Amino acid sequence: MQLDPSLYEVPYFTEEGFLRKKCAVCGEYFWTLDPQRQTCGDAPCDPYDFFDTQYTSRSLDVSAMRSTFIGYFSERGHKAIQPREVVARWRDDLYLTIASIVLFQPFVTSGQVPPPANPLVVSQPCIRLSDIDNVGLTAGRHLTIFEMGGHHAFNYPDHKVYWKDETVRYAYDFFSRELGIRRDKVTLKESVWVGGGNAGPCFEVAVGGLEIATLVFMEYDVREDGSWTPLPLKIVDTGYGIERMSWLSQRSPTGFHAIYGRLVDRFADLLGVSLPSPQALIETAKYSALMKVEGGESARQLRLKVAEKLGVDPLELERWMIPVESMFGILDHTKTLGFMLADGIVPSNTGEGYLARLVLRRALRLRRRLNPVSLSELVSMQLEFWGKDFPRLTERSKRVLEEIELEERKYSETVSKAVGLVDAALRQAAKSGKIGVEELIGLYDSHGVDPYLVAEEAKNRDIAVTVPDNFFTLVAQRHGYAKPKAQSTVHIGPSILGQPKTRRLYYEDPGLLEFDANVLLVEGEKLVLDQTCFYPEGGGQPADTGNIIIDDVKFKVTDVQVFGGVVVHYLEKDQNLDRLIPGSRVHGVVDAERRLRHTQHHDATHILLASIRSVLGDHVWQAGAQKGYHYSRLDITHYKKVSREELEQIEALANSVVQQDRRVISRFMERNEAEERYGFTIYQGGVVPGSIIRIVEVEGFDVEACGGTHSEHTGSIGPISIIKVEYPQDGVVRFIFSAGVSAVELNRKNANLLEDLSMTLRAPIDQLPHKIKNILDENKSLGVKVERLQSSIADLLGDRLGMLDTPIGQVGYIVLSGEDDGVDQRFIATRLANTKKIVVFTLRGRRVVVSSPTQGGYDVSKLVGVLKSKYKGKGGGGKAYGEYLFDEDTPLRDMRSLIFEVAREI
RNA sequence: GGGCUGGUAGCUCAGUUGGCAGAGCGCCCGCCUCGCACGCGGGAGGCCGCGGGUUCAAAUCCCGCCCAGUCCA
Repeated sequence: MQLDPSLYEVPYFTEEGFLRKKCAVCGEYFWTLDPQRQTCGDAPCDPYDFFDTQYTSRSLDVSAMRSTFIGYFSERGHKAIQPREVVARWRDDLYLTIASIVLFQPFVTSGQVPPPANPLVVSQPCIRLSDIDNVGLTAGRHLTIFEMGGHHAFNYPDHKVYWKDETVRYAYDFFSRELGIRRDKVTLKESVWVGGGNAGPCFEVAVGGLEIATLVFMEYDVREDGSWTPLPLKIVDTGYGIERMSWLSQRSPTGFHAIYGRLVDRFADLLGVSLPSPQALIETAKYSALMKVEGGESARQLRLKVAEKLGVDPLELERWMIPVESMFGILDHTKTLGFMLADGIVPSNTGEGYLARLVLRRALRLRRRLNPVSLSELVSMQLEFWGKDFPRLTERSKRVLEEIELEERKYSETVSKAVGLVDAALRQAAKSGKIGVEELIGLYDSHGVDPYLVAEEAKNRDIAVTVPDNFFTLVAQRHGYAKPKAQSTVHIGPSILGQPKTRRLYYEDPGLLEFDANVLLVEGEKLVLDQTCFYPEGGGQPADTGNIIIDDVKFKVTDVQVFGGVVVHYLEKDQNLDRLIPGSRVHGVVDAERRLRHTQHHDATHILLASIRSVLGDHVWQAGAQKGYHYSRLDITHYKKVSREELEQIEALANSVVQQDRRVISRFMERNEAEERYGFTIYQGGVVPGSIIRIVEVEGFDVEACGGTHSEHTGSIGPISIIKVEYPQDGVVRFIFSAGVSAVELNRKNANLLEDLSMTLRAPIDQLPHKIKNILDENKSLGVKVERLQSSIADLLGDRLGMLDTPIGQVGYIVLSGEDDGVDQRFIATRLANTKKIVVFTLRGRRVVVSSPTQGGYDVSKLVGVLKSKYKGKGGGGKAYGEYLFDEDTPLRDMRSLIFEVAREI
């Protein structure tokens, strides 16, 4: 995409005599002070030459580079703000913090909320997993975790801060003054940035072949039809690569050396990896910059070139490099994991937890051919190393390492299971000599078995397995494209959205349940008032119900929803709604019982969550909640099962908070102020829109952003009773609980149930478990006794067995008593057939059972077949056993003639 | 949230087109042996995940649920 060139022109370029050139390799335009320069400066157009040339005046590790960057901009009017967690909790469209601008989306960038400072500077740890397969191959250019140094300015129509010219000046000044890089060595390549519904021109800044920063100017809104319209709020969004700048300054053989310092040698030592010469690493780095390296074929080509340059055997080089690349990957992944888990991601099979598991399992796969050092030991070193700059890493390290150990154990269980599956597949394949692609896909998709692992194992047994290059595409194809869900989009017309925002009385006086209001609009069964006490569904709390009364006529309110601040009451349809016209005065009455229960459950949810966090740890986050009438549920993130002791502690703590009758304060606050004062833990319930948010505080215990209805004192919540815990998915614990009136009801119900049980079983409640165990034991021994008795009966009946000579030999027959006397007809027949070694018929009522001895018996299905052809009825059978049920109107015949007839037919 | 596997003896797993629930390891008893291990003989141990349905008959087929694993949003 080509933008208008004028979008890239700034006075600074003219003042300093910059030249706009077209790159001789990629054809992109770029700006430079060097008249000799023909290429844009970025790899692959320019090779890395910073190993040979000292561009910077000093060598800075990541920590020093970060503070240099922050220091430079804060000295120049930027307020330094604290970086956030790597989990983007304030976003519902993103799992991870992938850039510094993410901190300000969507409410600051959309103009709804002012930024915490303007301009500002931050160094934000970011995680991107899109290039994960390249990590380790490219000497540190690709990383899953990096710090983005960003200085941001937000230009409102009535308040300009600074724009392109100043941004470019800052860049050159920073590079030359702080880092000592000559201005003519820095190139700015023109490019276009698009993301998150916004777009704008940008400069990619390169030195020595390495791209070290991007200067983005967000000034367009991308419409759904693809067109760009200017934004009123223009944002300077810069991203300086702290690690890359550090690498450039240190001139180390790889970025990993620059980032991880002494950890490189310690990891190499522990993992049993011997590092090749710096020269080999540097050549690899240089070539990897010039080609697209994505593993497999391209990695081999890379080695071929490097081997040629160094004059060594390519295979030899490969033997050296593969472990080194794996180790680099592990260095990167263990840091990423440390941050992810410390910031509260719980490894799981869904959501962001799955991303953590992905990284962890890739690290374990990379470790496969190295020393089996426990991952937690490596992560522990990372936490210690980075804990100097990010204290939360060391504070949370105990829990993080426990999670890592747990995950590692889980993975090894999966792997050992997989080994069995692979074994079975290979045994199966031993006949055909190969394993099909379908088989491989099945193993991976259903059991997580790496296809390359299968291939390796198969090789040992001389079975051909070829993993197709597009394997993962095939897997994706198998899943098909998720059909967009037929979401029942409620159609709300402009007539409703055009109404003034409804005054919400339930916020002003939580105890108020009756009110008077004016009708603004009636549309079908939808009613809009100027003010209301009715709580519309939201925040996991169901809508209120009740009545709207005009004169003496009552209208039932069945549902309440809110659209853009306009509360819509849904009235029961089959009512004469003509009485309601705009302008009429109505009286509203909210169902008090329903509201009370929802309120108690909502209060209890907050208290329970804080109690859980207090008992289980601050990695616990709400993962969803639904309040109800009789009970509610609260999902939280946690990495293992909740023990009974923990459960008791949680419940006791929650109830003690109720006992203490603490104040519950609900109030509206500025978003920035609330975040500043309480931190991001207030967003337990998810994203809350707007610059003013409602804060619900259980005094001294819990603070959350919440729009629900709440009591004013915890004492009015009543008992909080955890009914049970479920595990809806890996890494998530669901608490089903009941509070207040509902809890009392529930306790009564349970007590009644136990009482009934106790009466039925005639045992005191505290002896019920013992009693039931006795019953089960007795039941079992009775079963054994019955079986013995049946055998005895069968043996006794054997004496009464009538015998026939038939073409198939001897056939026994016996007529059992007409009613079912508990003696199993089937058992008798089978037992007799096997003890007497003959075919045996039994008849009871309409049912005939025929059985032949297990060994050398006659195929009784033929006999049943004959019955079928002669008499109306249903039945069938196999070789040893058959059954036939006559129709009800079939006259009962004499047993002897029946069997004669059938047997003779054979 | 969706797809795919699986759930059978304490453990690892078989179980055919629906027709009497099995093997190996482990456990108990006995034999052999000075004793141990091995070997041999015998035995105990099962709501075939739960609940419906179809069928003369369900571990097996159908539906729903629960649990575990896994891949993908």
